[in-house]
Amino acid sequence: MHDHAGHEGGACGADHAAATMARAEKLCRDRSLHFTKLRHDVLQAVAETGKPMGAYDIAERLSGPERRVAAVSVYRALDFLTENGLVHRIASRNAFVSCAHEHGAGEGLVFLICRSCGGIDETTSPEIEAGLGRTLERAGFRPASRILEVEGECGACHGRQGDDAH
Amino acid sequence: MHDHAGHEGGACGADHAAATMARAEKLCRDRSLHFTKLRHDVLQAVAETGKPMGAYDIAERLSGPERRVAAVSVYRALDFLTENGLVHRIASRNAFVSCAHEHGAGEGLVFLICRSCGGIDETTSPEIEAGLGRTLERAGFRPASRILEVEGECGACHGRQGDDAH
DNA sequence: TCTCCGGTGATACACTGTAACACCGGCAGC
DNA sequence: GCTGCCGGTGTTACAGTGTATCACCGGAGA
Repeated sequence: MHDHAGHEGGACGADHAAATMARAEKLCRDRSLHFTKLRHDVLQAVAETGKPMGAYDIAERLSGPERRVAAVSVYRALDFLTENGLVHRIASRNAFVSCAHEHGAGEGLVFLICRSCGGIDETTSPEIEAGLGRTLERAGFRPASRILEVEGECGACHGRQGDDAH
Repeated sequence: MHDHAGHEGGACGADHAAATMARAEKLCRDRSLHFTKLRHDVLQAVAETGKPMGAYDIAERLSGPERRVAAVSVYRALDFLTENGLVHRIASRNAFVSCAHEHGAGEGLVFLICRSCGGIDETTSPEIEAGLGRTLERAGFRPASRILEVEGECGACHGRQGDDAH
């Protein structure tokens, strides 16, 4: 269902970043979109980090002695990237994560946010989709978009430290 | 499944507010919590409005020539109210809505946010719960909390104005 | 009475996000 | 080539969101 690297915190980050950048370049070429330097850099920063980043985190990371990137520019780049499905916004964190795979427009995405490592995994579930569809129909509600974010502990983290966490 | 007043925008607001306040008073009595004037007023403001309110909206509404309520006080009251399930936070809006009914702790809540009237309905669905449970288990993820918010058009709105909305 | 403690008031500050305007560079069309 | 348009970026300003910190107050209990 989801074929990317899972919780990114670790060494898989480079692969994920490479895959993300490759997909972005292809996607922009196919749609004749401008994959400018700023948009490239913003996406790369998020992809390399692998964890949710705030716009100001990104701005700070891209800024240096010779270049200053203002948060407002980052927001514009993020708008572009989210519109094209290259990054996702995590509403519960006011943060953004990169995305290496394709999904059909509103096709039900589930974000799994790990409290321990701060990593985010992303998955889909036809079961949830179906259940949600029926629930909305019962309520007479016509959906346009949705967010589903789960916070907890990822498999790697509770496998690693077991029950001594508390 | 959900027995309260549905999308609140209209005349049902008063009922909803009354029910909410009654539940809050009982709950605080039962748990020996301090249902102070500020907490009462904040809850009442949210319940009467029936739409999602930002903390600053609430502060403004409670403030007048003789009383000034700072946003920071509102946040503290909101913390108290959310911890006790009297209001819910809508992550996608950075806003809060009141809640007139009981739910078991993390028992799957779904928020239906109407783009037209701005009202919020709240429902639950065992189907979604079950599907989500299986999905999380497959992913090896141990959930602690979750949010599920759907934005779209409520039954009343698309019933009323049909297709001439665009 | 004194102390402790939770709730509140108040100030300050950091973070998040948008509006408005100027500039710049590429790309028609002439 | 020149001109005008237009999208992307830089910059400033500002509104909204949320937290940290300290002071004060009033009730409960020693």
